[in-house]
Amino acid sequence: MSTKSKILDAAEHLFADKGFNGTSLREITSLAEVNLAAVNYHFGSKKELIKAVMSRYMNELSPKLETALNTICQQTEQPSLHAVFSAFIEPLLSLNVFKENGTSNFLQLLGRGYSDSQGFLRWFFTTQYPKVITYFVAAVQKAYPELTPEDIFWRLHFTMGTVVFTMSSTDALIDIAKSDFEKTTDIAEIISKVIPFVAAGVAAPLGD
Amino acid sequence: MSTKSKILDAAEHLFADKGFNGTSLREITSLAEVNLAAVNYHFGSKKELIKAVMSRYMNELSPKLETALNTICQQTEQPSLHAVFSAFIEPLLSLNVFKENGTSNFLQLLGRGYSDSQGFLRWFFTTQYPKVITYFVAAVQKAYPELTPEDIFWRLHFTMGTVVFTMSSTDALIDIAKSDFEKTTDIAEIISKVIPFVAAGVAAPLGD
DNA sequence: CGTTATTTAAAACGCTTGTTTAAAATGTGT
DNA sequence: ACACATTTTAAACAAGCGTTTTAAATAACG
Repeated sequence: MSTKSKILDAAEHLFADKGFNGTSLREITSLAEVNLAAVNYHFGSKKELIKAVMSRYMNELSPKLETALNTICQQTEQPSLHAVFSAFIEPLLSLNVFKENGTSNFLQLLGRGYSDSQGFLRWFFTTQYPKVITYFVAAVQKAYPELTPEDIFWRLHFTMGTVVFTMSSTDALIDIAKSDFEKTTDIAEIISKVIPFVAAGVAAPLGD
Repeated sequence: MSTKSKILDAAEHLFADKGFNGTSLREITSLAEVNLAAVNYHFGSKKELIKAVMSRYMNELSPKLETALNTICQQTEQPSLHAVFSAFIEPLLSLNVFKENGTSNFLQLLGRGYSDSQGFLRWFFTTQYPKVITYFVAAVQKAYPELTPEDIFWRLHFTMGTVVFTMSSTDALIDIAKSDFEKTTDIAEIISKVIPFVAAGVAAPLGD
């Protein structure tokens, strides 16, 4: 396994766990069992390493999301919002094939990215992967045409918040659920609980 | 204005803006125009300062929330979920009277608290202010008795995520909405958009 | 006024951070 | 086997961090 991959794997794990600011290069290189200077040699800087970790997932994910969402937009009959959000399930869960714990790692990283680092990851996504957002908005628009673009904007941000926050604290939540309800939960089950929630939220009747 | 208050105000502002980990004591004391050592003299440590900043708000907020939620639980007729969530509005907005930008600052701090600092603030809230949570769960239970405690647990965490995430990026969102829809927004308006969303989410029909 | 307690001040502490340097090791192609 | 490019290594760098120390300034009180 290459040094580059070892660094990426270690960084991904630690970033998801303790955030970007909260993880030092020494922790990463120590876990990866490579020399400290290897990060700067292979990636240039810590910031570029963060981008690389996210890109590895996004490059895997974005084409799948784009086709799934595009399929919904192309079909003739009107989709349900539940169907729109469900379009995310398969691509997200496929990250577990791509990499062990891929789904939860990626979603946790996503959560970190939005609260750490002063919105630089927001810039990263909207500029590097704009299609996913465009298609997503189009799919929601088609499922619920009465929603104005402004309503969609807000409700998709609420959705983002729900998912990202939930996923960034997945481990803690699973632990609590286990001790409080004596019931083990996994990421797929959480997703199956989140989707009805956000679908109903986005589908909420419009006020005045 | 006392040194202690100057520190609290500066810390609050910077913490909300850049997170707890992302803000240094030197930034705080520099903005507050006090000596660096004053933080450790008056508060003991940075961690205690964080607690003090949060406590200032929670001590103002929690009694109001408790009475508002308790009122709902006491009344005879069944409340709507919308009413339950609306119980938060007045207490939250009253923070703006208590302090300039109090509402948005507090909610942003809340968002930071959950992603920064490895869950120590989660401990802080659940142990220091457990009544708010208890009453909240009871009110939701009363509004939607079919929900199992486990469902409530998950949906309230989703709700938390929606609110906390949205509020921690309020400023950015307001800017985007302004440039995209040529429409100025304030915190009260965002709250009025969030509540139907989360109310509908919590009210979502139960799956199988 | 003088004495004691409280608060502020500047400086340094030890430690960690991301990054750079320069030499050693390894790999590659002829 | 030689020469060159790539990669790894250990060491040091400057800068920033939270905290502590010691002395000066201010406040409080008999």
